[in-house]
Amino acid sequence: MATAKGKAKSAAVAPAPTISEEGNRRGDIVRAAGRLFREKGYSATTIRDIAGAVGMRSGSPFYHFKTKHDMLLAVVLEGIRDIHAAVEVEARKDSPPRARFEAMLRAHLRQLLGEEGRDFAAALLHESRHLEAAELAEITALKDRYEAMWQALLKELKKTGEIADDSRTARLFLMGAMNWTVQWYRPEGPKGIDALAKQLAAFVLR
Amino acid sequence: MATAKGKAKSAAVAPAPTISEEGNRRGDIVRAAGRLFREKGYSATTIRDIAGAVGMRSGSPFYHFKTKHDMLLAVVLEGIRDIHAAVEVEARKDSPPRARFEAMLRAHLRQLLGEEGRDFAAALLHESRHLEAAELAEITALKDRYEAMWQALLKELKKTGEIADDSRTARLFLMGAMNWTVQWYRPEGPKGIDALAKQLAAFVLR
DNA sequence: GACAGTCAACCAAGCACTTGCTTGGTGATA
DNA sequence: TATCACCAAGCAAGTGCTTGGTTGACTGTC
Repeated sequence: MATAKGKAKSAAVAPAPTISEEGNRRGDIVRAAGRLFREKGYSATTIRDIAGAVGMRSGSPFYHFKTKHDMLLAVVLEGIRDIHAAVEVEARKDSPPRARFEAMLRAHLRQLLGEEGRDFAAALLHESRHLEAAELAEITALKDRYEAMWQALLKELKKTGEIADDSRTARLFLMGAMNWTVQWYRPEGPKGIDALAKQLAAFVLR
Repeated sequence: MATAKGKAKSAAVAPAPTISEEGNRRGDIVRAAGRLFREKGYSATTIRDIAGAVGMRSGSPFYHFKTKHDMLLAVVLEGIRDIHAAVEVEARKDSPPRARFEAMLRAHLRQLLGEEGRDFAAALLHESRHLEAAELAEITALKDRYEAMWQALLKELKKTGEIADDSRTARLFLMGAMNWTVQWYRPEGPKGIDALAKQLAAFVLR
């Protein structure tokens, strides 16, 4: 028989492997799924699309994943983990708040817009609603931990007087300005990601 | 025979009726489709869902629309037209720039988050990609006209010194902060829409 | 005011196709 | 010889959409 491998099940409780840790073909599937989910959306992407993108037949991905749904979960988890890791590196440095803020913006935007992470990030932002309640709760928890980092920094920026409002709502405005770039940013355009981060920092701070 | 009525075709060139102008059942379908598209997404919504929501059998909506695709177009067009109309009213007044800015924010957010327009707005923001190139070009043109109103106001605000950056990118940051509210705003929460508009104005202006 | 005719707005049934997923089997590798 | 990673084939359910027919409200005519 050939159902999904044992190690792949119960992703909601197990630590669940990051892409770099897991077998190559499984990682290929997650990457292809991520790209297709971003381009066409989860529901409009078929198993045959994903299988074709990695040179498999339509039944074969189910050796690695129990359901299409599990693929989405893997993609979304990869998305939140990558962003968190990238931004946390900058948040831990003890440079002055404003410099740290800019560095965090850079890291976040690179994940959103750069070739490496944008597929996972887009799925995280736009396709999470197709997850079920339990899974959604899991990634919501991760998201909360992530956004707490930003909240902490806003508090610091308020102390130094570089921002007027450090409320939850203000943080969500900031997240919106950042995450919305996915809708309009074009890498072939004139402005680079780092310049964008700088401009956003200037837009928000005073 | 019973294919889509003559008056319903070639929506890309004709003025296409607003919801309030058209027959009640057609309007019912557009409203139901809008709600379902927001809740489940375009691809995950079936004709049977839409038909069921208005008390029809699965084949009957095709008396009013040639394709499911055309329903999406109707929903998205309704979305951009409503927002444009609501905000334009405020933009035309000749109150001082800051007051006009706040009023426009209010109008935009009411469309996004209020019961009346949120279904259409959500479809506009999230499901437009499922349109074909020609239709997308049409709504992009409308969107450009809409955003030009904001750009003009930013220019005014720059002159009075109430904003530092009136570039296209700055406008897109603002749009992001606004449009992202769809992802997190809960009407049952403590904060009202008008208070939100006020806070956003304070966040962006100095 | 009775009555045939018209037409908008549906329904019942189903067709061709696509969907996620399953099953038994197979070649390569250890 | 056992396991991994896949394929070939297909199944049941669901998909958008079509077709011919029905119903009830309205119309003009005598």
